[in-house]
Amino acid sequence: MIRNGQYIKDLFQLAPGTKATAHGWVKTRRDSKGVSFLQINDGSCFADLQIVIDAGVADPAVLVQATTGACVRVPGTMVESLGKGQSVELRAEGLEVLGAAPPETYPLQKKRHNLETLREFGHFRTRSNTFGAVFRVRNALAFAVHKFYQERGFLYVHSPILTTSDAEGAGAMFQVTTLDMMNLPRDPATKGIDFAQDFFGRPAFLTVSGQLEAEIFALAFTNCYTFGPTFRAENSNTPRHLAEFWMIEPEMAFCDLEGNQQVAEEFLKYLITYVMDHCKADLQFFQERYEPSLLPTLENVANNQFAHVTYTEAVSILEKSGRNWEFPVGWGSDLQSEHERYLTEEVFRKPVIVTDYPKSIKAFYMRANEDGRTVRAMDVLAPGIGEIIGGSQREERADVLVDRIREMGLDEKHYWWYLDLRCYGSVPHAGFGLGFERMMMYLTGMKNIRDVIPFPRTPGHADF
RNA sequence: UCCUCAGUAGCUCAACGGUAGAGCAUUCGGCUGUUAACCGAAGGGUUGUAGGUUCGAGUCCUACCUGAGGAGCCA
Repeated sequence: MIRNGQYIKDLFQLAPGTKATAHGWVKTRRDSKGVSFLQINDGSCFADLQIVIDAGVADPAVLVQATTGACVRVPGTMVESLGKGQSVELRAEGLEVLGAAPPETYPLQKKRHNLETLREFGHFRTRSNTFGAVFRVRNALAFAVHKFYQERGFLYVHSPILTTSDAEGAGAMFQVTTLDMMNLPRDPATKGIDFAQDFFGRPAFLTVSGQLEAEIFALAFTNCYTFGPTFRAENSNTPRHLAEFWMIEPEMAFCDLEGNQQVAEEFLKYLITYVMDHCKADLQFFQERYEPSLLPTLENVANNQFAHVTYTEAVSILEKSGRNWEFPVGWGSDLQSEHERYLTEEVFRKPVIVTDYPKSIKAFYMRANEDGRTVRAMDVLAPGIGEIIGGSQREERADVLVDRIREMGLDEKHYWWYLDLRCYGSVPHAGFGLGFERMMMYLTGMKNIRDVIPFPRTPGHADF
């Protein structure tokens, strides 16, 4: 295996004259009369390693197999480059093609492909410049998430993927069953499907949120967070939605909506700063190729206060804008995409935290305000992305929560343990959910969420 | 799910209703250090599918399939 010191990113650090063996996949080969140039990459860094192969060093029959996509091992010596474009290169002293990639059939070429085409080759797109950069940033971002919370004493909790709670209210769920779909057992009384015979003895689903379980942990470990996959069976066909995505959900006891906003802002800034510090070359590439204003935007967000506005104030701004909205603005109706865009992209030109929404458009568990008509909800809206964070202070008063559950027409029996938390050792607490891929989009400037997750799942698509 | 746009060579794209082309890739040849290398030549197509209009359809019409964008749902 390849160990530290042997990755291509390490070879770039070696002093000229040092012996080294490079391993990787060929990006391109250029031949001249007496010399060939091989450009290879092993995913360890954005830059490709240039390998110089003088005539006679490699068996010509082997050299012709070193085409785009082939896997090679090249022993040699690191030298200062005679050419422009790289400071050091590897002077080959041999060449092994471990796995050829016949160019007649290998789908990727040493030229630019569009993202839709690349998506069809999910098993090879990882070798492209773009997806190399995407997944290095994703790796760094995931690490930064843990680093942020671990540095602040938050407990990492694994919330369940399978759930029998069909009342989380965050969207359509995927049902999970071991019943024979061709021969479903029936309940003789109701004629319905007899889920008593299913694996869990009742209907089960993939989770749409770990929040309710995270609250259990916050009320024992003070501060905690989840970071795992989440599933929504919505028939959403947009560049911002996936059926399977990753979400980070911190939950804090002894915390109100103000504290919640502070954590959210500190968190986003920390993630941006971490990735800018650790993935410079990758971000540079995204700026050159995908989003010309990427780095200035990220720096601006990392170094400035987010805008804060209540829902009521936001509605007022929208009403005074003089715009002809496709969807009318009015207190009580939810903000539409066009409204969010106007606020983030035109009014504030940076992330905006909107708080205190009407209770009628928010979930039952959000804490009621004294005015009787709004709740302590917050959405963080980002330019170009829309809602990147959704969260709230939770209703910690048992009697108020029961009223809300009934008011929304829900069955309080389903929430027995959630209500118990309010009856025994309750405390004001708050939390939010950050869509990991939405954050990836913001950091990379990639415009389609299917291009920032390794294997996207969307309606009609679950390849690889 | 609704609305809009698109589908032509392996890839990126041209082609007024009138003989389907180019660049790159591929194959062959050339070139003493290249940077999406360069120069020359060759091969490569049932124009997404099925119907229809027309003397004639890549082009117009209908349906379907696939993809993208916008909307809703949300993270």
